[in-house]
Amino acid sequence: MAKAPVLTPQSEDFPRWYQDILAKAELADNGPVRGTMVIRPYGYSLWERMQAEVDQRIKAAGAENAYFPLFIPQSYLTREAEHVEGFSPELAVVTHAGGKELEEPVVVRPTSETVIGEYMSKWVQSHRDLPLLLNQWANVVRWELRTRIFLRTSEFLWQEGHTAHATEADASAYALQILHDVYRAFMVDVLAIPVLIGRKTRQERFAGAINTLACEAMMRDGKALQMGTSHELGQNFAKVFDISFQDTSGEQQTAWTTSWGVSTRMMGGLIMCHGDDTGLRVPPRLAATQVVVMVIKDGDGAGEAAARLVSELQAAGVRAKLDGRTDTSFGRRSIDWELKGVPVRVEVGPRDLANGEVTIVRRDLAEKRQVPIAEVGHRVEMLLELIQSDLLAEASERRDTNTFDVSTIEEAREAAQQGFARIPWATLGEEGEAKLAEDAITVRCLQSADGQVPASETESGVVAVVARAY
RNA sequence: CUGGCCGUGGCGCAGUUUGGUAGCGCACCGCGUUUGGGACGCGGGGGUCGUGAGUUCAAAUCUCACCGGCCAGACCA
Repeated sequence: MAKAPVLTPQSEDFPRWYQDILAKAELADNGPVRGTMVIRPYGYSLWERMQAEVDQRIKAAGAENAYFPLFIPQSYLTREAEHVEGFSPELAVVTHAGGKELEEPVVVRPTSETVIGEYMSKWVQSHRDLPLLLNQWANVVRWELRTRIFLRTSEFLWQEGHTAHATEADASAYALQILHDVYRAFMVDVLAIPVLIGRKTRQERFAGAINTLACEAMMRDGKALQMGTSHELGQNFAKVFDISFQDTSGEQQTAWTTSWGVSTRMMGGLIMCHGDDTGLRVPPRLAATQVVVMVIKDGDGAGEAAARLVSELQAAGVRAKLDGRTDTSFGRRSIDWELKGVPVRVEVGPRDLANGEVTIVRRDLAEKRQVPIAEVGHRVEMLLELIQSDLLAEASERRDTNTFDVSTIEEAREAAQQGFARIPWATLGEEGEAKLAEDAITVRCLQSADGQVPASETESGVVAVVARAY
């Protein structure tokens, strides 16, 4: 009795699978305006967990949250030449408001370097005011041609950090610190997504930056997704917004700034890195609901036993939830929780209950096990840890087996059809990069021989990781 | 913007070739029986057929324009 699959299988049509899961796991819908999205409560609960975890790490890195306006005077954007050039094609500009045409149009922020630069300039007078470490959680708008929910939408949610430093070395070190201690740590430890870190080529650099660092992940279809970026802005913005200070010897100096961000795109990464043909698989540390305790059927004491388990788990600090919707069939509810990717299910029914047991199910492996009721708390906690590390291990292995060391551009092109190709940057170069671009293959990042972020692209042993990307 | 496919109840589709006034599955509502992997029976509700114009006695169906979606290309978190 083979039922129709719940989702279009990944192997059959990956983009379709992605669309299916967005709808069936109740993650998000398209918004009424082209390219916008509505994030549904379950999807938003995952985003809120991401925010909480990232926010905590940002604060640990010393930055403080603030909020800057959605509207930016158009003139601000035009001050930094590369910045305008990079962003002007995707700006949403307000020309009319209050029933009148505005004297100066305002743009809806595509990113906030400019407004924040203007205020940093006011706030920074002395070397004692540095470093100035700011962050904001906000929405931004970039009018995109081809959009996909979470991966590229005209409006998205993100966190953007903006800092000013007294020296280039300090700014550079901070941009790297954010990449390591905030982004990579969060992605690996919480999202269970193994990410490569590296620097971007000139071609891929942020508009107005002197250096862009990034975290890159491999999705289940072998394509790359940029999960986060951290930019060294040099003195480009500090000069045009006059962020300057008096140093210890009384000299006037120009500051060095950075900016860095992660967005709701990480939701797409989560889905495409861990999701399988039965739905999402949420790593336990991220999961808004880690355990669902299901009452199989009413009237046999299961309801009471399940409620008791939920409170015990909650008391132990587990994010547990009761599913007592016994007016819906058990099979239907199981499938719903699998779609949503809740890591562990505890099934409470008369058969097991008669033996003082319940059934525990791992979402990631679809593995069921009978466990004495008294051991549930302990077993669940162990399982959550195990699932977290297994998801990371599985994703790492998939990435590694789909990463190929190559020595020619032709081989790189070939390998990128399946996954990542690693090719010496000295071999590829900007000409090779342009050549690969004809086949929609891009340099995701440059790494030093040991997998770290190279100090410069000319450093010896630098490897370009190339792939098709979202 | 370029090329291909496609817009019909919430979702997925048939109906379009050969114009005749809209149907199926799932979902939804009610009642009952069910509940250890998408339950079943009976009874219901819901659609300006993407939008506009045109041809016609008559348009989901034919013509034109526009809008939107998906996939593949140029840009980006």
